Amino acid sequence: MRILSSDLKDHIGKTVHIEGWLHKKRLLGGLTFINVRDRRGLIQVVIQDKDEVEKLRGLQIGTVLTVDGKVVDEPRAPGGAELHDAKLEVLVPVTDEPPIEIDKPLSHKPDNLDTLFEYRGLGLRNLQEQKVFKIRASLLRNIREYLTEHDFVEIQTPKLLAGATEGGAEVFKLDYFGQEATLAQSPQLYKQMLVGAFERVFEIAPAFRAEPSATTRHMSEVMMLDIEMGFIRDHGEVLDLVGDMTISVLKKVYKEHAHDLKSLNAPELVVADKVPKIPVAEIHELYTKATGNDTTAEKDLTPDEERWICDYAKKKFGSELVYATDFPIEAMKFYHRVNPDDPKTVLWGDLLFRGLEIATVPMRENHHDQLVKQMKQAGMDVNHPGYKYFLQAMKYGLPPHGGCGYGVDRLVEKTIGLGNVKEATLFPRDINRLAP
RNA sequence: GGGCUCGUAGUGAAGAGGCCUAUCACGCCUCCCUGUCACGGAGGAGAUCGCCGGUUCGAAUCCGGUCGGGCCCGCCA
Repeated sequence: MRILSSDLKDHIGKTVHIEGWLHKKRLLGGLTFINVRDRRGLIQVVIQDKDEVEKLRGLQIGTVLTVDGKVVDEPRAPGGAELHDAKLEVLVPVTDEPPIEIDKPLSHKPDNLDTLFEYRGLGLRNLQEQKVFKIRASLLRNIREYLTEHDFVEIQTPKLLAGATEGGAEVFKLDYFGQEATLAQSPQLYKQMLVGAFERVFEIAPAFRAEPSATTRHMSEVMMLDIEMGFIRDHGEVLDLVGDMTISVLKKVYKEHAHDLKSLNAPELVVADKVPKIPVAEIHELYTKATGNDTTAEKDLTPDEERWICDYAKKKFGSELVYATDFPIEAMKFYHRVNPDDPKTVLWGDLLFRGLEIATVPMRENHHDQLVKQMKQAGMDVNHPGYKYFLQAMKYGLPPHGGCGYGVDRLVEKTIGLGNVKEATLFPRDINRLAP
């Protein structure tokens, strides 16, 4: 039976069987140390028998092997135990020298990101690199748990669509049996339809954007967390749900992965009980006053303002999370809800974390006739198959609702303190990269 | 789409007109080494300096083009 690296200490004195990859060799003459990597970590094996050492001659790191040996309590060994009297069996010999050093993390310097992704499959064999994606998995698991506890149903909606969904981002077009189809840039209209059935839904799925953006925060395929909840009285309820969820998930992940986050040089987490909310107009004023760059005429926040307001919120409110709220009506999308108390603004907040927008959290217009009016004002065809079924759901009763589009990759990036959203993605897609 | 930058062994870097027959580290190969864990020591292989053209007595180095990256802005969320 195979024993995993993490369980080695439970078998001291016994002969066990391990399986994994050759991760590191250190030949000291009559004594050889090798590290074998499995899914949990590393096991040190000590080999004295010359015939056993010879089995590894000419074989490179990455060779798949099994080792039978006696577990010895050894304070000098990493992890406090190691294997002696080893008998090796090579399952998959690797003779070609790997193009990168598995035991050494690849550079994450911007200039070297191309190499990082060129050898992604191999680079992920590095234990340090793996931590990024274990933390990502943990963030997602905690998000799912939080939303499930709050009575949300996880849904999956189609990514092949008959038309544009939001009318915002550029869409990828493709041939669908002779008909033109698009790749979903968001599950927006579907999740709203499903509020009519489940009240509370969420989806974690890719979204595709054909924008020619070449920045550290954009990709053409992104992982979106979409949440939508019905029967909310005011915008603050959605803002708080998404904000509270983020605080709770970050706290748990920072606790669970304290050691890994530290080794990745992640910043200390600074969050308050609630995410502070600041209206966009006020941010423009504060920023203009502080920097002298006049942004008061901007409809959205500039990237520099996003960074600035996050610093401000951290100092003033002790929170690395902050909401920019009350976006001006010039920036609104057709399905947004205009603020009834201030028709110049939209019930829409953006969640910012460590200088970057990670989620957009608006209320939706849920009255059929008003929505049709907004669509016609935007010059949209209400009979288009991409909108017809959405309007159908709206016509037969959707409660007041709101939700968010939340960038999972950006959350992972900022949680760890990486410099580029692509570093938080296993196989990123951008304007230059379609493989691996 | 606009601007700015960078391409040197497998990987990461140095060299910025002649000192380059291109330097260093890691990796790789051979040998030595019984407690390594960034093992150590001795030796070795590996680069027509992204590509094309130009300037010059002379180009990795300067100029133009081209291809491939990166960063910022815009677009976008």
